[in-house]
Amino acid sequence: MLEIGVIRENRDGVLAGLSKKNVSPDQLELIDKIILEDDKRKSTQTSLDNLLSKINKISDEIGSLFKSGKIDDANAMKQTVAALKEESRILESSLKDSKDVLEEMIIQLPNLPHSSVPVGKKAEDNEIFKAWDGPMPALVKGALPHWELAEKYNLISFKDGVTLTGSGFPVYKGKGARLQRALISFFLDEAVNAGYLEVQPPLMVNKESARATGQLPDKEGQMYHCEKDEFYLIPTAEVPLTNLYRDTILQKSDFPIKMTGYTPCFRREAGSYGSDVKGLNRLHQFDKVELVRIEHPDHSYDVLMEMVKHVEGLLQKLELPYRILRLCGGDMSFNSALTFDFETWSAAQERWLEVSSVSNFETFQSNRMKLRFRDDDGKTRLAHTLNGSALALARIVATLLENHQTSEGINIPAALRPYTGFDTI
RNA sequence: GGAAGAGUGGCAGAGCUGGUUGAUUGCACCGGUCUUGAAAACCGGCGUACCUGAGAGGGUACCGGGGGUUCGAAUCCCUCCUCUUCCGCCA
Repeated sequence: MLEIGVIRENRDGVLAGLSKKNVSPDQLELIDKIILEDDKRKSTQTSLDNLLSKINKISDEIGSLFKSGKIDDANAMKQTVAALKEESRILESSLKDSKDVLEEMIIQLPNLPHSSVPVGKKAEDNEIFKAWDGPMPALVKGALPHWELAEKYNLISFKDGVTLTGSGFPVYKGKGARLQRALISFFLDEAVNAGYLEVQPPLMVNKESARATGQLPDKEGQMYHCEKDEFYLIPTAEVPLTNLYRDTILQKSDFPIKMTGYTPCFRREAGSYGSDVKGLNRLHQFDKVELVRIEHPDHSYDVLMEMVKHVEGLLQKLELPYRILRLCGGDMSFNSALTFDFETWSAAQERWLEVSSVSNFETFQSNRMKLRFRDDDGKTRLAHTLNGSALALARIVATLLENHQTSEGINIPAALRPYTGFDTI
């Protein structure tokens, strides 16, 4: 959520930023409406405070009158307060209305893009931040896409998943299951070695958590919802990990905060279809190791690059061809100020698959969740939050199987062998 | 799931027969005096958010969340959440 102070003080800058994110003209018009409503909110607050102050004073006087036995005088003053009280009720409800209207408007605005974000509307407009300059995998004749490899080597059963639950819930078996476990352990170990605290959070969160990281109300339809208990299945570990610091005031010495967590992720993926959802490309449940950072605003962009390096290291160790994109304004998520996407080349599918997204949210999430730190001057300021996948399993498994297939079988990258316990599938 | 008790400032812990209580006190923390330095002792400071003001400052709200009673509530009532103990059930 954008800060109201920023909107007020830097109206033109906010408009320019939103334009870069290609928001609709309706949303641009919101800016002036927001400023107007906030003016109203302020003046209502002032009137209400003055009135309440008056009521408080009279109430004190009534107290003293009762004590000194002047019951009649006290009762007379009660009449005065009753009238003021009625007035304050009106102001109170007007103030609440203003706040609700403001919140509803502001929450519709996406985060402002960082100055380095390229102008553009679609995925084609993304900037190739780092292209792949190594050799592309030379696939054997008759190379198969991962869903056929999964069947051929009996690694994954999509059919069994349909029996148990539905499409998008694969069942991993034998070496397929072991590969999952190996990747999770490998990613977690890499993160822990890089100084991240391993966290195992709940897989369901309450409404407040989902709202704080920005999933609600924006992605309501994308989350599985347990209505009876008002819980949401997490779409990413970002939600519980970041919410660990909801409504917190940190000391500067608490930085850096580095957390990692493995969780299954649940996404309804309403509206997806076609080749996008084939095999492991898009699932309702998949495993992911996530990195979350909470940082001082002065350092968050250095941290972002550090995270990019970390993810890059993982892909190198898995011996996968990859490229890094800097997302353009139109392709970025609602919450992000700057996002780097990682894609690996799926030779058998002849397409790039997104396997990681690393973002700086600046104060967009921390403003919602009141995540602050005490700065040198003693004042509280909003911290910056960042996160990135390191990595998402399903698509990594897909490219791993496809790119490392040979006529004899599928080779396991050396870095992973201690975890799998086997060299080939 | 049933019964009882409890949720107060960073922590501990008063207040809870309604009225200078944003809240006693202790610890922690910050500044100062003292000291070669530290400790101890003493003095002072020490919540968050919003409104207002150039600033100094002034005001409002907040004692788990929400609502109610009252001129006035941390204190009374309702409701939800959480914790503790006992009973029941169970991986």
